[in-house]
Amino acid sequence: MAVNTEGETASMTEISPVPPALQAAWGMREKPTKGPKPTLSVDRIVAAAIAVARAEGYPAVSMNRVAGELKTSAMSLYRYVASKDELAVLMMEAAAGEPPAPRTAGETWRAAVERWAHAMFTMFGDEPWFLQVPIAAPPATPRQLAWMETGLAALDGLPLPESEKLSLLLLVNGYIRYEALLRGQMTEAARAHGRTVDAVIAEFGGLMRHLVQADRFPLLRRAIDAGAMDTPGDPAGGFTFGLSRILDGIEAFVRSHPAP
Amino acid sequence: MAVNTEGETASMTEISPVPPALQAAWGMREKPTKGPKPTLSVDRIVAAAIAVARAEGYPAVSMNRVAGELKTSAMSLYRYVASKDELAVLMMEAAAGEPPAPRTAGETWRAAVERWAHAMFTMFGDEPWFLQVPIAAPPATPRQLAWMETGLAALDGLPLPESEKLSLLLLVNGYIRYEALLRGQMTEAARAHGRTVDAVIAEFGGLMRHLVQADRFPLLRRAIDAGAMDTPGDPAGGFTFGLSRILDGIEAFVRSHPAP
DNA sequence: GCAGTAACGCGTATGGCATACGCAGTAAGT
DNA sequence: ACTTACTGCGTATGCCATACGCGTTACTGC
Repeated sequence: MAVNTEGETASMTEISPVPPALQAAWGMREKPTKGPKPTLSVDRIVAAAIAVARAEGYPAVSMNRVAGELKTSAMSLYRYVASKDELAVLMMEAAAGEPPAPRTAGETWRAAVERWAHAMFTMFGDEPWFLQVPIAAPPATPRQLAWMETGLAALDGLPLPESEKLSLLLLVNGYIRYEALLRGQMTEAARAHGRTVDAVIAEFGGLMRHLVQADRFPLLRRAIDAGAMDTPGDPAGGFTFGLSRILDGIEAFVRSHPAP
Repeated sequence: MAVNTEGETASMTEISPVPPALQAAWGMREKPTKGPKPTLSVDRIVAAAIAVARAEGYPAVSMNRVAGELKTSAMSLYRYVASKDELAVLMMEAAAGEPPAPRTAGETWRAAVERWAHAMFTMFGDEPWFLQVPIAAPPATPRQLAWMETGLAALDGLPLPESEKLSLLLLVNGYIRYEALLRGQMTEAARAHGRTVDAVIAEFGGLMRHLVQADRFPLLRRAIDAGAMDTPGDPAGGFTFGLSRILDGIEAFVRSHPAP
């Protein structure tokens, strides 16, 4: 749960343009020495909030709810956390796992990116509330950057400009998030209605079969009749398929570049 | 603003498993004949809500706000719209433009998909509030399906299973949404702080330069120093780059398939 | 050891939100 | 003319994030 590794605060506590929530995530908050002993701690609050999110989804996380979980009042939390948005950032930072091991010597870039992507996809699967958090800005937290760094390591040595590597990584990242989002919506719907995920998927398939009339959407109808909506329980099958296409695309791009 | 083309209601008003919001979007609501004349209409409400969203973003759209815009009370709206979620679906359905023209005879599938993708990206750029709407389920509205149908048309004739074409389209779709989302966040931040988009991008670049220390994130640092954060005003440049990678990937996949 | 002060817990209050409920009035069908 | 279905909409409920202020506590400089 402890996110910061200490030590980077020293050179950074200048007059910085770092937004408050990010300051908290980077451990840039000076701890007070005076005053009464705090009975709570940021970590305990964040842990409680994560527990609620895991059990009931992010919408269930309210200051009142989290406070209740800690047997205190909502306003007490504000002594530790500046706002709910800040809490959300800290939650994500704490719940995001470490990135996977960086690329090893004998590993191809493609295998490394694949590993990286699957690790991220699994993380989103483990913490489905992640993608329910409304984000207003690209959060530059330590863990986020660590994931990006590991991703860059997977592409290290390729004869590409560094900025393009970052673009490629963002491309993969976007795909992962979107795919995980769709999957999370299904999971959420299943929980909300007390059905299984398979049942929800089947239901959606039925809905599509019902709405997609051949005269108005002939090609869609054909795809559905060909079984596009019957994915019997393959959990990550669609994900791997799409990922392979993207990696193919990157491979083609790399090949088209002259080695320096 | 009028979404439905009439005529499909007949065979569909059976005991259907169609969710309420979708029923509204598909025009499956029977209009009452008795009672006083309505002073409002769904279309007027949706139009007012869209106007608010366009001017101040989706979070500004509240039942009270929309009602105020129409000089009536919040509860009046519920005579026309079952819930705010339903209103959101109707807003998106009304504001989503028609999909681009389907693939013409001489056009390659790649050019057609590119056209389709750019049209969708432009649409998200024109209606940035779209991506601020929290969606809980994949909405199967007429316009959504129409876009998908046009997308399938772009891939028509390729020697692939129909279900795989749909997967590929979803892949492109996800990329477009994610890229538009990032762009929309920047635009939103710019409006919120009264700065220009370029200023916000520059600010974010400065933040990254500040946070990304070479000892902890050497590769990221290298990418930043190589200019990854200085994209001086190229609005859709990054989008086109990523899209080309995905299309490369699809092309490789198509080539690897035996023609039947 | 004592004053000053900063941080503590937290009650209360504000303003916003979606929406359930019910009532009084209106218009069409009988 | 009378029933019935629908209208607009006031009022109320129960959430939400959070601003403010008060009494209390414990560290710091004298």
